[in-house]
Formats: sequence, C-alpha cells, structure tokens
Amino acid sequence: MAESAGYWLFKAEPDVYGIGHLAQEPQQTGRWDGIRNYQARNFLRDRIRKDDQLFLYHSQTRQPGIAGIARVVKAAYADPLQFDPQSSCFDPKSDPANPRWVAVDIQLQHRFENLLTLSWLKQQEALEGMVLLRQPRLSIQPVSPAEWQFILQAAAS
DNA sequence: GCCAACGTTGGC
DNA sequence: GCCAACGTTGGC
Repeated sequence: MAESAGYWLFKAEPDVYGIGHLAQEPQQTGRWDGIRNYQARNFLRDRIRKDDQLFLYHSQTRQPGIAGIARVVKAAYADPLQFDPQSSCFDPKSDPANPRWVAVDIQLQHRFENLLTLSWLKQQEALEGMVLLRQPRLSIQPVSPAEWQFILQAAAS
C-alpha cells in the first residue's frame, strides 16, 4: 500500500533562521539543523520522508504564527553541527559512527501573504487538538491531514 | 529508578 | 524580563 506524504510543523525563530532566510537560499532550499530534543529528533529521523510537507512556524517573536509552507527535499542525515567544536550545537558525546542528531533539507514552497497568528489558531475549534496548542514547546511536530487542509484553506482566503 | 536541581522554551 | 511548563542531569 502506498503511503501518502506526511504533514508537519517546524518551529523557527525568525531572528535566527526564519522563512525570510530560507527565501534567500539558492533554490530556496536550506538545511534544518540544530535540533537537540529527542522527541523532535525521533520525528526527523524515523518518520519524516522526502516530499513530506510542513508549516513553517515563527516562535520567539512579537507575532508568533505560521508563516508559510515548505517541502522536505532530503530525508534525515547526520547533522554536521554536532561534530563542529565551534558550533553552539556541538555535541562531544555524539559518536560519528552512530550520530545522535540529524538534519533534513527543506525547500520553501509558499510564503503566506498574512501570517496565521497563534492567537487566531487558538480560536479555531477545528484546531483544538493541534499538537502546537497542546505541547507548545515541541519544535518538530506532526499535523493531521484535517488540520493541514483547514489551515491551507484559511491561508488562501 | 527516583527525584531534586538546573537548563531551555516560548508566550506574554 | 517574567514565569510556567517541560526536558535533562546526576547523586543516591
């Protein structure tokens, strides 16, 4: 049986690396690295596939919310930052033969004209079950097909 | 395996 | 900057 592409939400701090930075990259494609939380890592490593789609969510900013859509163009591979002693994401305990942390590459697909704000998302009955609202600190999280469709429709209108 | 101490996230 | 929620660490 063919498995349909998955839907996800990735959090970004727009001051550090947000949708604006991704838009500047060649082919609007960038590496999603620096994930250092096991639950998020497990989604990245074990569940996220090439061609899955994701919402880019801006956190740690004056107006948090969903800024646009991207697509996974390369599935999980070892995050190079974990082996770079200069990096704030350096992990001396990660074994190169069995890397602890992974990255994926994503390509920007669409930047919403208007941010779908967190306060708006919270008001939608259809989104009551969203992981974003139930587990606010998880940086990589699944989105249900119904939630995905609902948000896409709202962004288009 | 428990749990206290500490660190991080992220909305406000 | 504050603080609640949650994750990680390390002694025992």
